[in-house]
Amino acid sequence: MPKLTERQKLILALVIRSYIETAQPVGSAHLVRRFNLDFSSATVRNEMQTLTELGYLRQPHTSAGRVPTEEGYRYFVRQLMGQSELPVATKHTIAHQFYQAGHDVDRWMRLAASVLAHHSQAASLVTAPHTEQARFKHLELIATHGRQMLMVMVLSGGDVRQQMLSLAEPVSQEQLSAAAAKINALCQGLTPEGLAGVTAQLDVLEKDVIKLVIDDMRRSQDILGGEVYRDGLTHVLSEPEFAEVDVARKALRILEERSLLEDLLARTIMNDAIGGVQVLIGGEGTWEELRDCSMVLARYGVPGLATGTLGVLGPIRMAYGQTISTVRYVAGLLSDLVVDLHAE
Amino acid sequence: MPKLTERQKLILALVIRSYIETAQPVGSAHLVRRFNLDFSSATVRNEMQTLTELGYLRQPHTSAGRVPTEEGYRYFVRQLMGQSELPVATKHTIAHQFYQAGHDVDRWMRLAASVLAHHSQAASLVTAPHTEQARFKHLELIATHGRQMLMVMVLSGGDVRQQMLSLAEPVSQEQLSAAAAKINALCQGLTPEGLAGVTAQLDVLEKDVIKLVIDDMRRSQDILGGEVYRDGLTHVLSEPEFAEVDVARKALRILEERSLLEDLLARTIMNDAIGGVQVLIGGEGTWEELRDCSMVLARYGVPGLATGTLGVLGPIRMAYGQTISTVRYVAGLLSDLVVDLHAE
DNA sequence: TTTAGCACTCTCGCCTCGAGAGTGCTAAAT
DNA sequence: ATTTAGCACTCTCGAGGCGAGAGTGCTAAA
Repeated sequence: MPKLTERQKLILALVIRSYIETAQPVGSAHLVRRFNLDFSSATVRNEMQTLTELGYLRQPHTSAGRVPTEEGYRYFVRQLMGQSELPVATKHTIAHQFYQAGHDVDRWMRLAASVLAHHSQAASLVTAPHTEQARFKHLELIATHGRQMLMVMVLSGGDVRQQMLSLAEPVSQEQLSAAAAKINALCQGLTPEGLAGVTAQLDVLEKDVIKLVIDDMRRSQDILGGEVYRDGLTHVLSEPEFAEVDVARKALRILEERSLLEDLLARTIMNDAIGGVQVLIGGEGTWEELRDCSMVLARYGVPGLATGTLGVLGPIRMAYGQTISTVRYVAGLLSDLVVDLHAE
Repeated sequence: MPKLTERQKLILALVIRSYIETAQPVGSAHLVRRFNLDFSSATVRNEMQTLTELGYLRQPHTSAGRVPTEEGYRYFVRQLMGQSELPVATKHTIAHQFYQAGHDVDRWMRLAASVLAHHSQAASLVTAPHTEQARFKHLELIATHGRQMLMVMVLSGGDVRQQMLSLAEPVSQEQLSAAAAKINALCQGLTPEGLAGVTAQLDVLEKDVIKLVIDDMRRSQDILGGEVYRDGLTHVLSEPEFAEVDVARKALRILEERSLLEDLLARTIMNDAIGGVQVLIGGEGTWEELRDCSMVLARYGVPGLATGTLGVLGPIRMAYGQTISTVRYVAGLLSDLVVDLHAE
């Protein structure tokens, strides 16, 4: 990796900035005019030539301006961009919206998707926090009709799960309540593994229930078991790079197909630390699906307790600074939410 | 509304069938060849001319084939198409998938969206059943930490709602349980209005809780308060009529923006009977947003108990027969689910 | 090392033109 | 009175040609 001179860095950064704004290849003369550079277009041309040889720029055709390559964007994001922060006023506005939503996870998720989409002018996605180490907190059994009953279960973090089921024979509400009370007393704070250990002390009905509880807790630990929130899908269609419908379709498929998404998230962000923001530029060679787009991803939450993922999908020509800081900030807010929900 | 001769009906139907298949304007000669008609292309031309004058067909330009107008599609759907049914085998496959999902509403909704999208090759949307006359069933109060507590509430139909809240001062789990028990005993089966009447007999804590319960029940009655499930968004991008990105964007906006959707559903399907399928072709003059698309909508559920909406969004050139029967069948299945959930 | 000058290249929009498809009319046939 | 063959006419669509404009890369001077 050869070192760039300061002037080369400057020019690369300016080309990228200009291209992100206009989506047009940028020419040497245009650059000096636009940014009042104190060296001439000929100099810029020379520098551009070496930047092209280094693989950071390319020309769509012989006599057009230069366009950043993916490698160019990566260099920009890693070395040139610096850490930008959202303006304080913006942060306040966002935080205010969130805190108005109380402790309603669903509203937070929707809001997060909406804020991300709006501030990055791209498509966003947010996964609900999924409990990594679910702990049993409370169980309720409610008779509804004949042998039908409703099981409602509260896990650590306020995760509520419900299930309807038919029993072998009718059971009164009193019996159900007693069973629930016994289980509640016995199982406080246990993990699924722990729960499996207490079944010995229970009778048939209670054993059946516990089995369901364990199943359900296990299910709550699936990465994408919970809901996936999306927003701003129409934004990506506004970008000129998605004027080709097939390109747009490929991009939307990433967000729509759970299996793709799952694979993607599993292989990138899941083995990453909380707090970091990961930037995927143009598929990085491995992801055919997002050859023409970039993603900015982050995890939020508390490792070992509950975590989730959020991110943005847009064209490679993306305002990375703005997007990265938005993603980072929202991830922080969602982490706060997780902490609050698990406070104990 | 002038009466069409049988031959005119035949030709209109064939033009539409052909156009739905190929998306190409259909010419007179092409039509006789394709369907082995026993009259000549000149005759077809004459009939097409009168169909054009009647407003059922039009020509994109002087010397192209004919294309159905929206009026033409409407006539086709109302008069010519007949009631088509899904093949029994298909029905079985679909039903089987659903019954494997147990009583899990979330899974049913996802499945419904997926089935609709798949069988109509278009975008689908399904709203979760929303309780029309919510009745109180069960309440649970769980202390979590300090003055924080979690309220879990079960409504008729197995609708579970949860909320986290901070109390003015710490309250023990015993006190909370007692309060919940009292409310449960007192409020069984009441509507929000009924609940407002019993507050006199309660102390401060219980009154506060009841107030939240009423709020939450009211919220559960919002038309679009629940989740909206979508699928097959990429399908619409495959259709040639959405090759123009702006057209595609307008279509996707309908599905993405809650406010648009809410307005749309409120003004069309909500005052319609269960079991009927409503077909909106090309905006019908009122809906600018869906000038270029059609929707097939239906309500499902039990009026007075819980209902929801489901439907499909696709190009005007849509296989209405297939789509309508799919929508009707899935609506029936979802209605069965609602009945099951409310069985009592 | 930087810059002015200049020839060269390539795209893009615009035009033209011919092929092809499909129509509408007229006159003959049934 | 319908239906049909025949034919002139219209319009789109794609291919090819052409000129303007933008931007480059090189060379030679500063």
